[in-house]
Parts: sequence; C-alpha cells; structure tokens
Amino acid sequence: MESESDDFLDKYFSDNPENEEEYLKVLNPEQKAAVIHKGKSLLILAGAGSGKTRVITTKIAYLIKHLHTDPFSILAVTFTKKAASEMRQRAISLEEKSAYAQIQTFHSWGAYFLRKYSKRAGFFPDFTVYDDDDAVTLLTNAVPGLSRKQAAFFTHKISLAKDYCLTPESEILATIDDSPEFPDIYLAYEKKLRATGNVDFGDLIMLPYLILRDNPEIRHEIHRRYKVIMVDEYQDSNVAQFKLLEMLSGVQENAGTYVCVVGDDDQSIYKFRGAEVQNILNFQKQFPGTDVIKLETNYRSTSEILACAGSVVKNNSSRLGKNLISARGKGKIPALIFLPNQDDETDFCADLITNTHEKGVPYSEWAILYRTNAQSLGFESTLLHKKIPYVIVGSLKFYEREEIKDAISCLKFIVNPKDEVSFQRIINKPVRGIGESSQKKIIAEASAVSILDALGKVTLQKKAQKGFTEFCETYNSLVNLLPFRIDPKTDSKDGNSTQDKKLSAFVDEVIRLFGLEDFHRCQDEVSGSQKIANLQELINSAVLYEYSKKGLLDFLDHIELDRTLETDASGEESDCVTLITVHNTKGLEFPRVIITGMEHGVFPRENKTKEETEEERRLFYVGITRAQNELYFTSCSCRRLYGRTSYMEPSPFLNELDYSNVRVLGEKPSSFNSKPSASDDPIALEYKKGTSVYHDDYGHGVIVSAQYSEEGDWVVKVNFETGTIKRFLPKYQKKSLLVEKE
DNA sequence: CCCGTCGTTATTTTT
DNA sequence: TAACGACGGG
Repeated sequence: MESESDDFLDKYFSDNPENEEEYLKVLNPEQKAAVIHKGKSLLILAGAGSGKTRVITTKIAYLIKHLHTDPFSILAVTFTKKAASEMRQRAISLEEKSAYAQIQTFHSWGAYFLRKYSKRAGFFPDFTVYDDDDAVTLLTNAVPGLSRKQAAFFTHKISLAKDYCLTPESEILATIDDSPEFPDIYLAYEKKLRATGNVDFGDLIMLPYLILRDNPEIRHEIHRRYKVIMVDEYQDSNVAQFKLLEMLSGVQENAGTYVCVVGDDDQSIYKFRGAEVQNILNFQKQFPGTDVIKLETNYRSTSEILACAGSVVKNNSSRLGKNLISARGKGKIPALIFLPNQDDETDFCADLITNTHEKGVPYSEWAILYRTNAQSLGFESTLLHKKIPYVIVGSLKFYEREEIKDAISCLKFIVNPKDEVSFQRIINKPVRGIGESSQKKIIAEASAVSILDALGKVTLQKKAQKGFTEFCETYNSLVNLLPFRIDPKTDSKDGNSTQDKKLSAFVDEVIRLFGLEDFHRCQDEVSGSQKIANLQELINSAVLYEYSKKGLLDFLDHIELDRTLETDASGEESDCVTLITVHNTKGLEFPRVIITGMEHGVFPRENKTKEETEEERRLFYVGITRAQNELYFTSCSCRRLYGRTSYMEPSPFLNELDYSNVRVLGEKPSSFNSKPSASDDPIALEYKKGTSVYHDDYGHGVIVSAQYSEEGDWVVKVNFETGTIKRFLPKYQKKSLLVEKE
C-alpha cells in the first residue's frame, strides 16, 4: 500500500520501457544515492512514507539493468508475504528479469533452504511447519505433567529463545526464563519435535543458521550464489535473523556479498516478539565500513501531521535520529477530542465519518485505530447500528478456524505420518472410538517412520481397533492417489500445461474421505454450513498447486507461512471504514485517521520499564504517520475496563504534542492542562498515587490511582492489604482516610 | 460424550 | 463485561 503518486509512477514508467534512465530521475537525491550505491554495506534509514519500497525495488532493477547483476544472485527478504509480493511486483514492473531474483519472506526462505539442503544436513525433507497452537500440543505430549496453560507459557518462551537463537544448552537461557525446569522442558520439546520430523517457526530461521555455521561447504556454496542480500523492515529483525544474515553474507569471511538493510528504528514495535532494535542500531559495527543514507523526505503526510509525529518520537532516547520533512506542505491541523466515555467516543467517530460521507468523502478514506482488539467491539456495534460499512483487519483469521485447522492437519499428516500433533487432532474427528488413552498407546507404539505402523502392534478395544484400522485404510488409499514422485522434468515454474489435475481435487478427496465434511455438517445446522463453505474455500485455494506431493508441500508452506492474506482475496472493493489495531497498520496509509483510546493505561498500557514505554511511543508514532491528510485523537475520561467503569487519565503521550499545532476540542479533563491542577491542590498533593493510607474500616492500603473526576473532585482508589479496592473522595473522607507518615 | 456452570482473567502478534 | 477453560453431572 503506497501512495497514489507511486502508483502513477509505476504505471507511467512501465509503459515507457525504452526510457531506461527515467526511473532514476524520479528519485530524490538521497533515494538515488541509495539506489546506485555499491561496494560497502549499506544501511538505509527510511522514515515513514519516505519511499522505501520504491528505493528497494528500483535498486533491484538497477542492479540487473545497469550493473548486470545476475538476478539469481539477488536475495531480498521481507517480513510479510504481502510486502514480499508487493516488492516482487513492483520490481518486475521496473525490470522484468527481477522475476528471477529471490524476493520472499525470511521464513519462506528458511523453508526453501531447509528443503534444499535437508539431505546434506541430515535433515528430514518432508517437514511441515507447526504453528503456535500445534507447538503447545506437542509440548503437552513431550512433558506429560504440563497443563495446557503451562504448556502455552513455555511454548511462548521456547519460541522467544529461538528468536534469540538460544538452544536448550545455552548458558544464557535464563535470560528468557529463569525457572529451573525451563532448559529441560525446552530440550524435551526439541527431542519430540525432531522425532516428528517437523519444524516450528523459530526453526525456519535458527536451523538454517546452524546448518550454515556447521557446514562450511554449504556456506561457501551459498556465498558463491548470493552476491546481493537486502533486508526490509530491518528494525523488526530478531537476533536469530541477524545471525542468519551474518552467516549468509559471510561478512566475517570477507565473502564479498553486498548487504543492504532498510529500516526505521523509530518504527520498531515488535520487541515483545523477539525483534531487536539493537540490530539496526548496531548494524554499522557489525558490518564494518557500512555507509548510511537517511531518507527524510516524507511523501505521505502533511507537515502538521509530521510535526505531531516528530514531537512525540523525540522523547525517545535510543534512536539514530531522523527528522521527517513533508514534501506535501501544509494541511489541516490535527485535532484532539476529549469525550466523557467510550460510548461517546464511538458515537463521535461514527458521526464524524457520516458527516463527511454526506459531503462526499468515501468511507474507505477513514481508519479507526486502537491499541487493543477488545476496543473494536464498541466501534463495531455502533457502526453496525448507524449503517456504516466497515472491515476489521486482522482479527479472526481464516487459518485459525477449527475446520480449516482440521483439514490442514489431515494434509500435514498425509505428508508426514510421524506428525503426532496432527494425528491427535484428526483421529477422533469424526468419532472413531479412539479416546485419549488409545491415542497415547498408538503413539507409543509408532515406528520412526509412521504412526500407522502401530497398527497390529497395539491392542486396542474393539471399537478403537476397528476405527484405527479404517483410518489406516483411508490413509493408504489417499496416499496412493497422490503421485509422490513427480517427473523431474516437469518443473513447477510453468507447469500448468502438462498435468490438468489440480491439487484442489486431492484436497477435496482428503476432506471427504477422512469424514471431515460430514463431521462438520452434522455438528450444527447454522455454523455447519459456514464451516462447509470455509472448507470449500480452502479446497478452491489449492487450485493453484500441482497434483503431487511437491504441490502439496508448496501448498502447506504457503498456508503456514502466510496466514493473513487470503481473507481479502475475495475481491471486495466495497467502500468501507477500516477498523484496525495500531500494530496492524504498519506499512499502510489512510487519508483520514482517528487514533482512539488515548488514555493512560490503554495507550500506553500500564508499562513498567522505560524501554517498554519507548516501544509504546514508537507505536503511537507509527499510528500518527499512517495519516495522509487528516488526523484525530480521541481520549475518554471514563472507560469500562474489565467490567468496571474507571476514570481515565489522558495518555501521557498527549502532553508531548505541540499544541500550537493541534486543536483541542471537547471537555478537557481537569488533569489535562487546566484549572484544578494537581500541582497546587493541597488535597491532591497529599493523596497521591503510591501514598500509604490507613482506614478505620479497611486497614492499611496504598493509593493505586488518583485523579480528578468529571465533576472536578479528586478521587483516589485504594488497594487495601485485605485485597479489597475502594474509591474515596478525600475531600469528604479526610478524617477516616489517613495518610501514613514514613 | 455432551452440556451447563463456576471461576479466572484480561496487550500488541509480520512468520 | 465477556470469553474461555476446567470440572462435574446427566
């Protein structure tokens, strides 16, 4: 999603292929410098909306066209499939040989590498990828004592450990989690995972790194192949990805690979998932002699919007420092609106949108941003009620639906019959009389090749025996349907001519023969038909793949490594307001943006460390810089939170805005910039947050929150040692609520 | 094996 | 508040 001008430029120049040099002339001097740069490594610090994708794609085209780089030797990695496909398309439109460059996500490259080198690295080639949910099930199997909740906790930790490239043996594993059992749990998980032959997300990065590190021969082969490596959104790379990049590029062996990373340290918002800002901050050290080019001209937003963004982000300490300058000039002043409560907030947004819509502004120009998914609920019901069309981006995901996961498990199990997680998911769906204990028995007796080898070895109850036998028969007949060995001459690249049969026919067969279709149809009348429709959609999406084992593996990779895209592929171009979390807006832009819930505790969430607050601030920065023309902030003085209605303080980030540049509307809460200021109110000074108090009826306690109410009264919330939480108006309670002197 | 009820617990989530 | 998991009864 880039600006209209980019679209125009793309089209304009793809229509003028003979005008070779023109595509460089449209760049500003910094962009051009970044494109033609060569030799040393390059760090491109690309501010929001500074045309970063344009630079990367032009660079790829330039490398091929002017420097005669073999496209086969170019690797460009991104973090999302969406970014990858956009990059590939735009690069191809500039230079069609870009189609032969490897432009894909980090993880799909990892899968490609593991399959390619599996033999030489002594690795199972027909792996499929376990998602987080599967991993939890696997861990439950690996460590029998764990409850599902505990398993989820440790699975998360294991995945974090892999993000930091730490093995179970690592001495600094305690930095991830210091519970004494963690290394053993991690080790048990790894053993179980290797036994199934499958991999998890973390493995797709960490295993290629380990293989490259330990196999000089493969490493050198890789170095001979890749002459140029580019990484997009580098601020979101994790430690494992850095190590992989280091190994791939051979920087320590002077392999001569040209490395170019692009990112914006101010937009690093995935620390909680293992992203490491230090990667971009330290890049110049790790890749000696790196040149740095800053892209600071912003083509997206008006200068007022950028002024907001700048005044906020300057409060962060560890940054490389950038200053965005608007190429678009002045526009409308952003507005901050104070509202009594969240219902007024949703009403306000709806009315604002309706009002402009009546004046001809399409709904699709609007995006409503919020910090947490839970906040979308109110907007949904209001918009529904007021008949404003909307889309929610990124909530319920197609591939996380039960029936889809079931079907995928069937497919995964067919590829890899050692996959006990998928086996457990499908064996008793529909009911085959194989309960938990029978499943355990079967898995225990399974051979290293297949779980089905347990047939004949285990003694089960009559019903279970029959069910298992039938299951095995179904499995075998399905496997026989699929040509496992394909003609090596039939390359997948342009192979829709030779074989007419599509993988969708196979997927259809699998779903039917395993009884999934009937199972979900019978479950319940209403949701059943939706489930059948979803299964049908899955079947349809397999039409693009060849009817072979390789086609099936490709299909599964595609699903596991790209779980977002498919939903909007149905081609709905209708005019809708976008409801979206701030995290999900990265890389997007909208003409009009409302950032909602600007309250302390909501945005930012109650964070403790300075680091976390800085990440929240960057998140706010990302939100602001999505807006092209109009920007609104809303803040409520009251909000229902966890079933309680609480008084809210305005977000501290709002104090960082420059109010010569922001219009403030609505009733300002007393604690915001106005009269009853806490700094000269004796009651407020005495009853502050954190103060210890004593109450005759409730005992000792601590003030956990203190602020002015709508009526202008100072309200404190006290958490007593007994565990009860009470609210008081100190004005009237001075006698019974005593401040304890230290 | 399914369903109701009680208790617990609340981020963000590219792959 | 609401949603989900754990548990127990029919």
